[in-house]
Amino acid sequence: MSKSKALKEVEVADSVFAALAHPARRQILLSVHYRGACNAGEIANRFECSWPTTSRHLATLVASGLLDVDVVGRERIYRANARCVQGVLSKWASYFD
Amino acid sequence: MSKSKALKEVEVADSVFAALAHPARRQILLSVHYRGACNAGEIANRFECSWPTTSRHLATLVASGLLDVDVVGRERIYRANARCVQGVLSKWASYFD
DNA sequence: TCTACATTTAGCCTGTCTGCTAATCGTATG
DNA sequence: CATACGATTAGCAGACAGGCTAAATGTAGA
Repeated sequence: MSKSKALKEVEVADSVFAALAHPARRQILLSVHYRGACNAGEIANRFECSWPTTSRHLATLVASGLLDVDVVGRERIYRANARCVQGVLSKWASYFD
Repeated sequence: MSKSKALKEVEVADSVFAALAHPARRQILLSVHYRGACNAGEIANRFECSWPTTSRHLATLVASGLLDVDVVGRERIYRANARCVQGVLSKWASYFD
């Protein structure tokens, strides 16, 4: 028995809003989006917190679907998933029309 | 010296996303929006958690600007601030166009 | 294979968040 | 004025999140 669509949406909203709750993660997400694609090092170097901390933020963003990762050799290329961000945020915005 | 507009926006986004991070608060916000206006009792009675806990969630939502409150006698009437929700969410959605 | 490099995982500590119950505050009303 | 009622505040315990350093993983290249 598969989950209902509505239930899945609730779960997605849950993890997306949780991921967006932290300012560093919002900043990372925006930054990756505007640069198009970044490896973890490029991201980590431009943030103040330590590399492992940034790495965990990245993992959170990936888990919520807001970032996609490609593993290329020993690098990981991150890309923003614009569809995911918009799917959740514009749906929620539309509730308040 | 007043804060720049951009700085204020960052702070608003900060508290709005923090407020939306909790499922109960999102549920309260939606519920208040669809009912139009509610006092705290109506809200608290329809949620599983205790009244004080709901009360704190309400305070968080008010502090972030997502809910407005009117004090009428010994009741507090809550209303969703649709403009605030949309202001933050649709701006963020638009970053990913 | 040995070394260097990109990145994550493990482990720990600290602080914040959330839930509860009990107590308090302020307003309405008999 | 006394009492009831709507709602918040205080205070506490447990869970969770986020920061760090140190260790581990896995790939590239000499």
